Amino acid sequence: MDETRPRTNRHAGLEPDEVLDRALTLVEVEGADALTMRRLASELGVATTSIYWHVGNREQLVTAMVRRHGLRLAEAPIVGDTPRQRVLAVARLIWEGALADREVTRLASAHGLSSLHAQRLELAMARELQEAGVVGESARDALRAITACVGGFIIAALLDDALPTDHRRSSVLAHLEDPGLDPATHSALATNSHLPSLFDTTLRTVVDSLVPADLSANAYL
Amino acid sequence: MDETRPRTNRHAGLEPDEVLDRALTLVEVEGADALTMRRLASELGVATTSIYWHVGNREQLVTAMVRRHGLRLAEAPIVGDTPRQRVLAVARLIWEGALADREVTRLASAHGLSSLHAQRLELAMARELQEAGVVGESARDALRAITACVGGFIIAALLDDALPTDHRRSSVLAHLEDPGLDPATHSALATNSHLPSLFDTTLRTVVDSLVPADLSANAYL
DNA sequence: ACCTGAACACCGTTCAAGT
DNA sequence: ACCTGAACACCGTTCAAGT
Repeated sequence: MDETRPRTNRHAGLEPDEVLDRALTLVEVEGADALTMRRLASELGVATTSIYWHVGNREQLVTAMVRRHGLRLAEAPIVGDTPRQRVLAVARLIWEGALADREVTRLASAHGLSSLHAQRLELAMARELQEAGVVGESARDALRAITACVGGFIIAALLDDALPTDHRRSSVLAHLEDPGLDPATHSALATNSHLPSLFDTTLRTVVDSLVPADLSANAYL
Repeated sequence: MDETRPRTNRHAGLEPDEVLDRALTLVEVEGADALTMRRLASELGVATTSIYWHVGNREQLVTAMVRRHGLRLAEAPIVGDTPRQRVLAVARLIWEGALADREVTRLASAHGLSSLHAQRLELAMARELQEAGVVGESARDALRAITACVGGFIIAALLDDALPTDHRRSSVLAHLEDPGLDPATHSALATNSHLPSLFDTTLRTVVDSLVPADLSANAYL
């Protein structure tokens, strides 16, 4: 009986969390561009201007959405036997989490909030780096380098599925006239790399170059 | 006498290239957000709708701008003694070119045109990879991995100067409560990495893992 | 062929006004 | 304290009309 309260004048029951959740599902379902103050308001059955009272303007809304989504991402468990493996595992969590809800990631990226989006997972990575003996400025730089590469692969993946199949990113290059380019290379450029495995090998290389191999594993035996 | 033609009715002398150049300098000087059909038109001393006749709608305008700017970037010479060094040199050219005109890069990124922006330099990298003996799918994957990392560093650099000094990206992490985080790491997170040198070491690692060391240099002696 | 102004359908945001 | 409608200042885009 009370599952549908009138949602009219005088306390429509608009809690900020409800606004954020509806906004997030709206973005995930209909894309980042669908997020409009008017559209979100109609989704909530409320006047457009009510949103301003509860969550502020559009920038504040998006910031709160990204922070909230980032908290969910950090709930995943970090698996791995050595600190080095767990650093790589956190990198994979950022990558997989970003691609699982691409539209939210796209929204965060468009507003320069990618670092806020991955904030908690980056903190987790900092802890794993510490476990591996990487602290201070080395930890800061390692974190920065790893997350930069992860972010680059994420936007590469987002670009791939944004374009229609006939002129994907790869073929942008393939359509160029080639002065002496190997035909095998030229035809390969018309196809897409398998990004997940490319991500894995590349980030393992980067992580391995920044994080020392696990010594304590033997030290305790 | 004829240096300032009336620029009125009946052929105002609007050539597409002029439109693109004005649009590019507008973006570089006043930022990507300043690029508006109305604003650009007033900059050209022309009605807003004239732009549509010459360069099409906004998306076509931006695409042409990015392509044009990308051509300029590819004019820089590629220096280096070995193919491996030249691959890294091209990566540096993409990085430096993107940061030299950050607002254009931001515009390209916002419209998913980063790959178009770096198109010619990526083709140059493909040639250097071929010189190093990397062809076919290996070349495609190497190109993809390298440009992904380069792109990640670029957006990281763009984020850094977008934020005011008091809450830069780094301190986003530093402001978190730290459950057992090393104090040296915590305070280091409040400072910024030196991105150019971090870019250099990281990309050298990635390139070295994908491009075999130069053998022909000795082979010819 | 080229350029214009008016008009349309959107935005985000403010604010006085209601209860 | 919470919610509303009207209004403002912007957008991109279309199109009939001019020369």
